[in-house]
Amino acid sequence: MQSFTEENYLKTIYNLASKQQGEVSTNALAEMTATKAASVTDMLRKLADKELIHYKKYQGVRLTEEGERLALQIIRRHRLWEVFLVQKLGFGWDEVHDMAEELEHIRSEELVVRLDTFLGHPQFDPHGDPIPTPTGQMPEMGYRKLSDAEAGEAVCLRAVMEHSTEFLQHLNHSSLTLGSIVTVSEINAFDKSVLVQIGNDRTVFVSYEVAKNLLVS
Amino acid sequence: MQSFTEENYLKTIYNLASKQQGEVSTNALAEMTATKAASVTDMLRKLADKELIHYKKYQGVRLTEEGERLALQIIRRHRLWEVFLVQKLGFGWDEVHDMAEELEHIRSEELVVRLDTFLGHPQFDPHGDPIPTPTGQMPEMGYRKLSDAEAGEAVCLRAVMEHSTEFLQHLNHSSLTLGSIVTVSEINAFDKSVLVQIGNDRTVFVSYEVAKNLLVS
DNA sequence: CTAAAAATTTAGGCTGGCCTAAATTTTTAT
DNA sequence: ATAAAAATTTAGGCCAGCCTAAATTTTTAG
Ligand SMILES: [Mn+2]
Ligand SMILES: [Mn+2]
Ligand SMILES: [Mn+2]
Ligand SMILES: [Mn+2]
Repeated sequence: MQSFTEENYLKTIYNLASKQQGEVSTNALAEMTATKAASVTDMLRKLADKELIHYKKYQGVRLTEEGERLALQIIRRHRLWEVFLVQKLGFGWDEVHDMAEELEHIRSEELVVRLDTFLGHPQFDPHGDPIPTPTGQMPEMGYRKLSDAEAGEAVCLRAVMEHSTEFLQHLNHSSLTLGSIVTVSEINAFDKSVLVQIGNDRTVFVSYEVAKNLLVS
Repeated sequence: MQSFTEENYLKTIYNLASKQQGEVSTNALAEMTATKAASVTDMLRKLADKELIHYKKYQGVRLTEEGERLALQIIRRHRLWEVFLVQKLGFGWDEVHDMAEELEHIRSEELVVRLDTFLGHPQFDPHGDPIPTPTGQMPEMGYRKLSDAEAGEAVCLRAVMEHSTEFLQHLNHSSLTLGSIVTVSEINAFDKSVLVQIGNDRTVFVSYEVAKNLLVS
């Protein structure tokens, strides 16, 4: 049985590892968990003792199979709860992260099974992230960044890579909604910002910073 | 902001206080929280420092207004989550206590408001316990125990005073369902057990131990 | 190849929540 | 009224998870 803290570390290691290759560093973990490197080292020793990570001093860290299984389980719960909060309780996608951060730790297998059924076995969370399967597979989506699209292309907005309230509210404001199809009408050669056409009349300005954090297919 | 542990103590103090009069004792708290008296004393000092309880050494403990407000807030959350688990996820009333014990600590006012709306502003939890109002009033029900009913009376089963899985499953087994109307057909003079008629044909034996824990009106 | 910089770990310490054993206060029984 | 019993508190200590400061290892730059 893991504590909240251990579960959060596993999830964070998973997320950092999936954004790079090779080992995850102590400092990166310290930044993500808003703690100090010394505290991370303490925790890494504990997780290594429990064989949830591979850890050699000074060499960074990698999840074991069991560690990855657990991490995916937490991520599954997190995303299912986010779907619940948005679809059933009517929260905005910019409001649900912190609640899901707590709900993901509720200890009951059966609860997750029933929640999943209640929600109709959703494939994606409100941010477009795929929900890991009950058996612990993370679906690979193969999306591209909007910033990599070319002028003239029509793409579908699929997911966000940044989950901050500010970013999500900015998207709300710009009518950039997941699932909608947009056409790249112009790419500014100087600042790489993008003009996209939504529907027939509406044209929206998307800065490079924003376009880099929007996944499309 | 209170920790899980502090919230659990407040709730426990409230529950014990409502089953008696006067101050709640250290030993009673130790038993309910499955800790030792010395640990309770530690926590009482902390809660007293936060002015959530009135506490004089050796004299037992009583909630302050603020402490009671908080306790009722936790109880409200607990009972709303139990309704969710039973009505929406289809859990049995004997399965939900431990999950609600964790869910009650999720920190979000808005979550409780929306959950309440989603559930249709329920008045009672699956065990027949009234749900405190958003403003912190605990509805007074004025039920009697089935063991206090007299032969010939027809009463409605309203709530249980005991929440153990064993007790609730025993009621399931005996077809003693909240909301149903039963007629007391016979009270055994020797062991105070009760025979009740459910509907037209079915007669059920109810031991005194069970009848004492069934509330009726 | 070496010295400085950066990253990481170790040492030692703190708080919350728990424990046992011992001391103290209150209650109960004679 | 007093002594024994029961209840409670105090003393001292443990573990999880965090911290700062100091030591160590690895990386980078000249
Ligand atoms: Mn979390
Ligand atoms: Mn999400
Ligand atoms: Mn609880
Ligand atoms: Mn209940």
